[in-house]
Amino acid sequence: MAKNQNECAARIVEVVPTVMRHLRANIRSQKTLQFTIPQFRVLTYLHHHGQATLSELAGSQGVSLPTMSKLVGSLVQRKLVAREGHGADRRKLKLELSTEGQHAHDSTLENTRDFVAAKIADLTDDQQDAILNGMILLLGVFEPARVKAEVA
Amino acid sequence: MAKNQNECAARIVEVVPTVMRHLRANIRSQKTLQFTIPQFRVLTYLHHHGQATLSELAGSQGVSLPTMSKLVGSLVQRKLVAREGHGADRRKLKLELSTEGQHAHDSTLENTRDFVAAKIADLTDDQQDAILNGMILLLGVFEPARVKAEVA
DNA sequence: TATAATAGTTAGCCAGTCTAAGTAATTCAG
DNA sequence: CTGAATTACTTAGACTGGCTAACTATTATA
Repeated sequence: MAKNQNECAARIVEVVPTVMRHLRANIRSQKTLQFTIPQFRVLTYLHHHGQATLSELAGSQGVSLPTMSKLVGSLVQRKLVAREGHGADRRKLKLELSTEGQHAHDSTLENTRDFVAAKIADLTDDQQDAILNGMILLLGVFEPARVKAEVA
Repeated sequence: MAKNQNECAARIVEVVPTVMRHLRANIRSQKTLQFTIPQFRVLTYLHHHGQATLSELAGSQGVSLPTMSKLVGSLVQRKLVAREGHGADRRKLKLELSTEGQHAHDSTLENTRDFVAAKIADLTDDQQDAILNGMILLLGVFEPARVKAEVA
């Protein structure tokens, strides 16, 4: 076993939840439109994929269908997501960002990215590269399909 | 601004929640004793600090007093944490891990660390070092006090 | 000593998560 | 072509975690 494997694993278990709390607090405290992390992740998925069915969303986020159904329901109520049925397969939903949803996503992403960027502003270029590198490696470890999809 | 600052920030926003979901799924699915992430973090804090007051715990986890009160309440009910009053300052609680709590913490930590270690097992030593390095940098960015405390 | 501040709890709200059970649409086996 | 299985989604009900507001009890202070 690699000498740092356990230490690395322990740090991941320690640090990821810590950073997560800071991100959540930031996203929840934004002035204009407020989201939870799961809500924001749904917007992000739709932003990248254009449209999706409910099952697709639930699968992508690793949650159950009922959970995603409720989550999407709240976004539809807020007019951020359009929910249409009656496509070729009438069991399936077609979910898309509304115009407001796109704006909401963009501004929240920008704010959160700025928040994180400000946090890391004092690091050197090398240190930022190191974090970036670590993040990409981690993504590859936990969701290899997403990294491959980008390279393709 | 450093050239990778925004990209780095964007990746953090993307990857941290992703990894988080995997960790949560693992911790919640453990056979012997099941915890949520917040519960496990409380056990971890008590493991490292021996004892704590409620305010101390709430502060350390960045949650409100009522939230921590409920959380600790559930752990006390499960006999994993001992809650005693009536110290010098009778307003304060003394919270400690019970023997069962210590065992539960240790085995959960080990399982989760193993889960992550297995995930990163296929990476090279250098790649693991890179992730480790990134994690420590991130911790320093979001919670500098904890990194300093370790060095001291 | 009366008032402030501090430590925790309780109540009541909401989001996110699950499982179980239900409906509606589609597919497929006979 | 029809009845059974599968698929897509919703509803119901429970639990945790998060908040604020309002409360009690204790300690500190003016």
